[in-house]
Amino acid sequence: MKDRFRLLNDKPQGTGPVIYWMDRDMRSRDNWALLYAQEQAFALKVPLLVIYNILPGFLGGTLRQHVFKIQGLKEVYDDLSAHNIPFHIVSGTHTEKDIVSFVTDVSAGLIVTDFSPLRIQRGWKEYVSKHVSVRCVEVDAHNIVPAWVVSQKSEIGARTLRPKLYKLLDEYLEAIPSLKKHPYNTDHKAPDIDWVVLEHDPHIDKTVSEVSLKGGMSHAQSALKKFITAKLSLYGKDRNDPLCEAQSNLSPYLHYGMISSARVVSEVVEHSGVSISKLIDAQKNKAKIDPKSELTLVDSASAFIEELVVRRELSDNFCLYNPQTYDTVDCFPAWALASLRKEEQSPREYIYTRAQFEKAQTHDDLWNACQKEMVETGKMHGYMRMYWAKKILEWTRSPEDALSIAIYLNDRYELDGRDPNGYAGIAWSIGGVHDRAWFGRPIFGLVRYMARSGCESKFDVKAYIQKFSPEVSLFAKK
DNA sequence: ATCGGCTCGCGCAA
DNA sequence: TGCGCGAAGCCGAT
Repeated sequence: MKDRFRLLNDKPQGTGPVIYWMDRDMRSRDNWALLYAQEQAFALKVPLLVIYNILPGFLGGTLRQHVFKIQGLKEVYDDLSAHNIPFHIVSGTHTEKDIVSFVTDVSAGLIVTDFSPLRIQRGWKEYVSKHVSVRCVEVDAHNIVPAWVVSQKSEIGARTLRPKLYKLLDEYLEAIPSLKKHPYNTDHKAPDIDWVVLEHDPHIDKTVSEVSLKGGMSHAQSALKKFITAKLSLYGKDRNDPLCEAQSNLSPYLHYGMISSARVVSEVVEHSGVSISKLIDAQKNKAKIDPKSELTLVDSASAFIEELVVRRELSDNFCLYNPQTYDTVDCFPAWALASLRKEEQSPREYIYTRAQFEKAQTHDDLWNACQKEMVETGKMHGYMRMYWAKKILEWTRSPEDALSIAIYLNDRYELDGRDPNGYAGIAWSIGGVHDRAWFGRPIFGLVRYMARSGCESKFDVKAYIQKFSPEVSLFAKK
């Protein structure tokens, strides 16, 4: 097993049970943190317990994210029970303290957790590793190559991360073992959980309604199957057309770790019929391919791997090495921020408040359609996310206002909100992060501009607007 | 429909 | 030191 862990403290290992503190990766299959914890428990011949703390309203999350998460946790609970691994789900407002009291109560000998580059989670982990008396280990169960292994600095863009990642990818894409039925019993049985009560937690913000997409490992797996059999071959050609069903729709599942990106990669590789290194080469040689030539399945698979792996892992790199600034304008490259500052006095044709954006009340029916897609479905098409965020910059007084409005809306309405991908994507759109400088223009400075006319030439804007324009109630009934 | 210019800075070759 | 080129573009000329 390739090393994917690092120590969070230098305390000794105890003799009690091994605890996997599940946080970012809510799955029992293909989870390297859980597998590492079980491997350690086998070596020590001790029980293995899993704990998850539900923090209601985490970073602006609402009912839709909560319900999606509970659906996923239920499946994990059942699967872990079948493997004789008790899953303790607690609900509390001080995650770090709740975890410390749990591990103290069960006299844990070793704590294993999964990795997240986000500030709040890193703070919890620092607190826990300080306040317990035993060893704490962090495993990157989310990225294929652990974020701290692939690079030790904030990368300038995909082009600098890509070669580092590709050098290690093959090695880290080893076959993932199955979870075993755990042979060591514990007195700390999993408590019975009333899922209905949990779902109806009174602390959850119910002003944003549930969506139809269902959470959990099996729904994630069906979304993957559907993508591979019905959409993958179109991905190369149609992925930027919000009317074509060419996207994977996996990002909510990937965000919650309900599916492992390594699993997605291996199934895509298998279906494409060529090796991962061939897919990487196809991407590297993309420029040499005649753009007029028919895009093959291999080209599609290659483009998908680029987005699934390179850009996702770049987002983790971005948050990991800009922990204090990834959601502020201070993470913008100097050339971009300086040019945005110069443009702060240029007149804005439209200025909207956060509430106007939230209610999809701009003059631009294309922008309003993007907003409605997100509010109604919990998911905005990837291409439209760029247009959406860039227009918020265009129609607010300052980059600060734009950034905070975009992050607020993203975290509140997207099922995959509060993810490094969201912060990186918004910083790319508004602040030129991971992008190059472009021809200067009012408001945007050197940050890449996007125009509605560009959308008009790429897809059927009218049809997209139509799809989300019927006057459906945007907000849950009180 | 297609092309070139716009703009900055990193990584690498020389 | 110089050169190539980049996370998804725009615009005007042809």
